[in-house]
Amino acid sequence: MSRMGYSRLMPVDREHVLHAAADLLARKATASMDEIAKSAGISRATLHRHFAGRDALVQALGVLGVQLVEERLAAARIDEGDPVDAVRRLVTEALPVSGFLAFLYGENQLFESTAMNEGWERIDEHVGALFRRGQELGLIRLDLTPAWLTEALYALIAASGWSAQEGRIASKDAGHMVSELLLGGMIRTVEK
Amino acid sequence: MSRMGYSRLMPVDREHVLHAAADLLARKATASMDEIAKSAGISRATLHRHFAGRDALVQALGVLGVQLVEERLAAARIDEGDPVDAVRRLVTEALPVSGFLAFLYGENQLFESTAMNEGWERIDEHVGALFRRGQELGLIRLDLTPAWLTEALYALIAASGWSAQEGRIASKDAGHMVSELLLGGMIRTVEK
DNA sequence: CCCATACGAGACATGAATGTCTCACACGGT
DNA sequence: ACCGTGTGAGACATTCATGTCTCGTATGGG
Repeated sequence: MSRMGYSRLMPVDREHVLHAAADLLARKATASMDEIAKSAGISRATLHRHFAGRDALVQALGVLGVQLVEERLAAARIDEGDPVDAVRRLVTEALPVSGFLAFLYGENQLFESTAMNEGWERIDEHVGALFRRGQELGLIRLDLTPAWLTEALYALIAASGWSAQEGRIASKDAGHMVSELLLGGMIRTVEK
Repeated sequence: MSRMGYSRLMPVDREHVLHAAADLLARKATASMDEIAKSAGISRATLHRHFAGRDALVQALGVLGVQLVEERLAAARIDEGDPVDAVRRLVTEALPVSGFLAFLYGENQLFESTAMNEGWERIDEHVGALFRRGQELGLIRLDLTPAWLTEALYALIAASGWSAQEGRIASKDAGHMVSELLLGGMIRTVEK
């Protein structure tokens, strides 16, 4: 069967390339195909063999990004249990895909693709519902809207990814930095 | 004196154009010169009359951005008084230039210009010192590093700018959303 | 050991953005 | 009313990323 040899090696490469591309494009949207290829450790020709063109690459990036984030979202089970713990789980789950999240967050105004926006809005809605639930339970401040908390979550995760990449914070501390700041703020309190 | 007529009108236009360019490029780094010109309400020819090319435009954007942010930083007098109040003042002052801040923050890895990085590091150091001072006074948590708090501040201000631009939060609430989340976090507390 | 498959390197054409130019016009001051 | 200055519109040439191609090579399975 000629199909087998083809389906065995392609997926791993594809995902690795897209991961590298997301990390690069999140912080340098003007990167050329050549730079993207180099960042993934492959040649430009091979990059074109896997993705018809830049548009196709960005499209695949968006699709995989939405898929990965939704997987992490599901794994974090944010609808269950204490919302505060749920936020911690969500941050922990989302950190490994911070590159994709930063890309989706920063470049989503670039998408007129309805399929992409649907996925992103589904994620938005899911995360926003967590904060709304926390507010209804009296655990989260009411003066900060769910929409804003959602945006802040994305922004902080993206920021932590960049900071870790540049060595400004330790990678192992990233989760703590994001969730603690988001949850408790920076003011020192007595009960902590 | 032929110089007078030239120095009277140029500065206002320049700043207005750069402001529009910052707002646009912060969320769409791939914008063409034509799009930038249109967003500033001028023609591409005029844009080229003021800035030799795209590089020169970006350079001027960086210089003005650093200058504006340093002005706001000075106006906020963050070295004086209660660090917590200083953070509030800083956020209030910085919000009007959130477009520039988002541009500088998001695209600073794009700069190899030493002059630019010097200015940006000066800002970084100044803001970081505020958080360090707050920690020494026992007002700010010690498990969140000044470098991270600085990054988080930029990220949240940028996020608030985009959110306001897209109508996800009200512009008048932006300052409150940023400073309250940054300072106190999202968890509802008894003393608030 | 051989063959298939994917890859890297590089040449090449294409197209879009860029940068430069000219010309006509609107406006503001004299 | 006139003239100077700055502008918009548009016609170019040029540069550069992009997309497609070929060829030589390495690797891995049969």
